[in-house]
Amino acid sequence: MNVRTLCLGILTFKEASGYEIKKMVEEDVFGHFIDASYGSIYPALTKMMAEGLVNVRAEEQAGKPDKKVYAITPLGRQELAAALLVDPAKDKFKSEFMFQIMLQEYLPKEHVAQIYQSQIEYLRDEIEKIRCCVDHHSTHPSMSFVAGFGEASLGAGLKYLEDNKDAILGGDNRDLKIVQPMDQNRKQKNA
Amino acid sequence: MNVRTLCLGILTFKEASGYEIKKMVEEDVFGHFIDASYGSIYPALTKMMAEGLVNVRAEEQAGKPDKKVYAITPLGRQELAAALLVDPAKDKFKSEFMFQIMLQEYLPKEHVAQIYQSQIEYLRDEIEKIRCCVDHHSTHPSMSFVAGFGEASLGAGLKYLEDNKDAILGGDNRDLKIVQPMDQNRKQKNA
DNA sequence: AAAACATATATCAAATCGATATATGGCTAA
DNA sequence: TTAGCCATATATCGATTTGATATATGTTTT
Repeated sequence: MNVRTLCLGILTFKEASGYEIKKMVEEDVFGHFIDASYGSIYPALTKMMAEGLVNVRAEEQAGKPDKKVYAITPLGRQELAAALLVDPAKDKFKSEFMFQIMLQEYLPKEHVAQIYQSQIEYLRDEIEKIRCCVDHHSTHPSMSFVAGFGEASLGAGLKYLEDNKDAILGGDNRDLKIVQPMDQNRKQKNA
Repeated sequence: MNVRTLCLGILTFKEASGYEIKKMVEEDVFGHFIDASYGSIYPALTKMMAEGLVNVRAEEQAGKPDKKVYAITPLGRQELAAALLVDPAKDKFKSEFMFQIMLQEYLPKEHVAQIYQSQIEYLRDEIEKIRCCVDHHSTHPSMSFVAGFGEASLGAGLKYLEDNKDAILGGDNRDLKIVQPMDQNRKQKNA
């Protein structure tokens, strides 16, 4: 599934500018299972405009740059329906945090503690955001369903991190740290 | 975090060929939070070879093509440690399935039922795979931790799909009844 | 008054993907 | 039996996508 289909799908819910599509993709319910950058959204909209899948309306705004508000056309809906019929790709979950945890022996203890706590707070924020989304979009049942899924998955992940804090950050830590003897006649090689 | 760091991190656990790294990235515990294709892995290994971050050993195999087994060097470990110190990027979860569910009104009912069932089976498979991984790598505690996280998250997602089957596939799609899971995090809000 | 930030569009080098090419051998169904 | 497919293995390349940056303007914060 490419950025074209992504934009068409979003324009199904409401007409929007490229900027607004990007915001929805990173903040709204969408943000939890799709992603795209300006560098792909703007060219996609321009191209789809030329192909008649969307149309534009320039909107003047007081105190802000003009907005190009895009709306999906019947032809666009046709292409969307065709694109959606393709079997969905496997889910993809990327977490640099988990990669770092897996390689924690290469990181200072305090740093691991810091990123662990940040991750917990990040997950709490995300879950809170989803709950706000559900309130806003409670009219659309599919959105509530999707939001519920995100809440369930992230909630379980958060709980796991909270419950297993000690497993990673446990008090007396392992043999990882090499303690150098206090020898005043010798300069320390390692900081 | 780029493919270089990814490869270095994996080579930390055992020396491997590009082909094996790709397999680990899509099948092993790794597969649940990182990803990379041949098109990025092979060039990364070649370049890191030239920079002295890894070294190669050609391995002849009976009945199979020769294997280039890469191993991380002390210099490679140094670069890895530096790269890991950078704050991890936000988690990224992509699910074309969820996108399709959100736009289910554009899809035939039977097709929605089909992809829904496929998703459930896919999640069951993934969870099963993780459990196998844990058995294999039970020696490495960080791996067990990471695998446990994946199991918790995916498990909650699977349960959600199983519990809310009727909400999406039930006789009348317009009357969605979403079963919210018992959520311990929600309680904290009022506490 | 300066700095930072939000809105808004746009571009582009660099990174990455996804598909394909090449080669070898084992397995298996017509 | 042999043609077709699958697994191992490396490599390349066009197309897509990212991530950073440029430009313009107004508001809010320091």
